[in-house]
Amino acid sequence: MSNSTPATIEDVARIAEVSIATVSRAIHMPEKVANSTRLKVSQAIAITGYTTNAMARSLRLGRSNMILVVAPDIGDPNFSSILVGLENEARSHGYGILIGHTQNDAQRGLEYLKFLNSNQAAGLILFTGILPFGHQTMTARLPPSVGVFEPVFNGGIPYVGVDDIEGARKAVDLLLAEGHRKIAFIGDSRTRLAYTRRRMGYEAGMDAAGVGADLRIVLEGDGTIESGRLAVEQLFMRDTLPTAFMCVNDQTAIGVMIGLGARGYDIPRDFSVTGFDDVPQAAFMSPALTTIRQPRTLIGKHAMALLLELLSDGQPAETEILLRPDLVVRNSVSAPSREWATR
Amino acid sequence: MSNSTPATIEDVARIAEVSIATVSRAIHMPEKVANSTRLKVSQAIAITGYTTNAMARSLRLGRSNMILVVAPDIGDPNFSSILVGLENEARSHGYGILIGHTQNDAQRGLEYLKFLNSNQAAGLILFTGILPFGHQTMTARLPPSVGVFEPVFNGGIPYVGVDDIEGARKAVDLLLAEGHRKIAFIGDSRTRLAYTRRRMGYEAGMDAAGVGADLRIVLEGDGTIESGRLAVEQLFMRDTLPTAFMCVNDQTAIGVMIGLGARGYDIPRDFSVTGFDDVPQAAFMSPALTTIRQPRTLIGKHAMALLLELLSDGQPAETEILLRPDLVVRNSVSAPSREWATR
DNA sequence: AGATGCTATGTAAACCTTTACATAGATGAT
DNA sequence: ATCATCTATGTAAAGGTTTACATAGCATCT
Repeated sequence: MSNSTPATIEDVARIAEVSIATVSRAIHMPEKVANSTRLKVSQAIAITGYTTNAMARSLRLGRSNMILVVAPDIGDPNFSSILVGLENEARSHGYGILIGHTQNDAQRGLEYLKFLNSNQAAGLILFTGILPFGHQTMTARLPPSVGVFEPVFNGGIPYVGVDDIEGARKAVDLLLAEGHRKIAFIGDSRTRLAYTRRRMGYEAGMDAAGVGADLRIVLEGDGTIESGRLAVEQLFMRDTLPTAFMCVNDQTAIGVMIGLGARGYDIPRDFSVTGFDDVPQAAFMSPALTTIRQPRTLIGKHAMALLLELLSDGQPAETEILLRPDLVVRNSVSAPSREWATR
Repeated sequence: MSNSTPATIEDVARIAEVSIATVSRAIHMPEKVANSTRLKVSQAIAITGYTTNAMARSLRLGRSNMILVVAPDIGDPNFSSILVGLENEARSHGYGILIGHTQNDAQRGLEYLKFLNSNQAAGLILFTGILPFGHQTMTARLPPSVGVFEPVFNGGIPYVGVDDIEGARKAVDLLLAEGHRKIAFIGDSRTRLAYTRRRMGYEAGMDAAGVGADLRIVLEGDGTIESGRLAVEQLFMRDTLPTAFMCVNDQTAIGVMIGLGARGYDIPRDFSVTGFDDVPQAAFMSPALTTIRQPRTLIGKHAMALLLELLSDGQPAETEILLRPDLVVRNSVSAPSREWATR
């Protein structure tokens, strides 16, 4: 029963007194085998504790039941809940997920490419906005792939994310509704396309409210806590200060709050701050950060579902799935204080 | 070159004008093949872009180059940095990592067992303190395994973690040095063995300082933010309050800080609080949480290294590796205020 | 009764490797 | 010159599956 070596399809066939072909059919195409036979087979499977050897199956079929997930950084606070969604969906369809991170290192990217070439993964989920395979990308034979968060720059790959423009719009609109006009956008146009879209949302909101270019301040950061802190420093060197900071992501917002705190200002009394992403930390800042939530687990689920569909149909039903971002109001936003407002 | 179907060892053999056996040998036992032949083979490999088909290799060898990592919850803030360590170490030895989470669901545990039975993983990393395979655990054929954070309850499996007793000791000692005597320990003796050890560190520290049992308060929680909050409520129902809260982990500490904050108290003026783990959030609390750091990436690295050793040697060099936990002093601890101290 | 078609099952090849065993050639010892 | 060794390579089997093709039994139709 629980022998030292696992049961093979031959063991099952012997006990059920049929051929191995019939066993295989009983498992994968039950309608093709007689009821009585099917019964004998399932009994034999129960007796032996047989499980299909995945390696043999993959070898024969020419593809595995593993999905490779590549992210630039597994430690990213956005990563783990996405993973939950991906994993659940994959598992329930008989797939496993395999994770890798590139740390923006081309060498590692290449290793994953080799990995794919050796047939170890049937599909690919990409977190980065780019295919991380360097100059070999063009000639690479890639399995069906889908991107998460943003379109993949150099490959015609469907993706699942959030409507960044709409999300950013919700943040500006809140700020505008509170009475802010001079709103600084602390952005990052280099690392991720999604960030550029968020800026578009900011501009659109300002346009719609009739706020002129003279009241807009846009600073480029790189999406890190440190860059948020730095942005504050830069702003204090200029002669005009905003009454609110709209940040491209929560990390930046946290940096801004730290920078403002270090100068002795109170949020939201002196300045309002918004983020984007709703990382777990956001709720525990003091004050708790008002931000835009990305439904991460759901994104993961949809991304995997789309990939699985691709795997069976070959054709993507849709080329992008945009989920709705939600405004989550906490305590980092209030009306501008008189002092600043009259400046 | 970048054909539709990947090159096999036969393609390489044909181009190099040798047999497939020689190609295989040139790759895996280069010293067994003549220099001239080796050269021809590597040229042929370069031309074809050949990569060994991992499925075929695993099938022939009877084991894969994948390591299964099972955690109760991927979303755990402790998880991702461990993953980084695991992944880096595995990758550099030609292994990939496969992740799964059980969510404490026995059904899912069984799925992973089937997974292992189908030979898809050469080794197993366990985050839970238990083997998550229900009643089948006893009879299960398990591959070489190692635990992370704490010993695996029902299997003689080596593990890598932090010295929890020593870590907890550092926390109490800090509190004692600041002058606290009445220190409450908010613990959790149910979910993880590591937590029980932390309590042992607390008791040992109190013993060493000669603080009697009448000044010790121990409350049982379950390691969540909510349970920390609840502990505070309970304590306020009693007639005596501690001057400091030593919490079994950061989540609990965060809960305690929230509870105390809600009642209008200031930390660390009115109460001191310590955590354990140093989750990313801890640094951004207000006040920033004084806690005990687990070197997570390092733990991951060591755990994987140990597993890889097991995989090649068969015998574990050591049965447990305990890393040193570090005290990280931030702003949630100070001397007890006069008011409470004289109580 | 013979032809036809359908259903359920079996036989054997293929997927790509690794490696035990065989072989051939070269070297060295007697 | 014969034999033993050694080195470099080739041949073929094995690993566990899936599936095209073959076959056998049976029912249906003319």
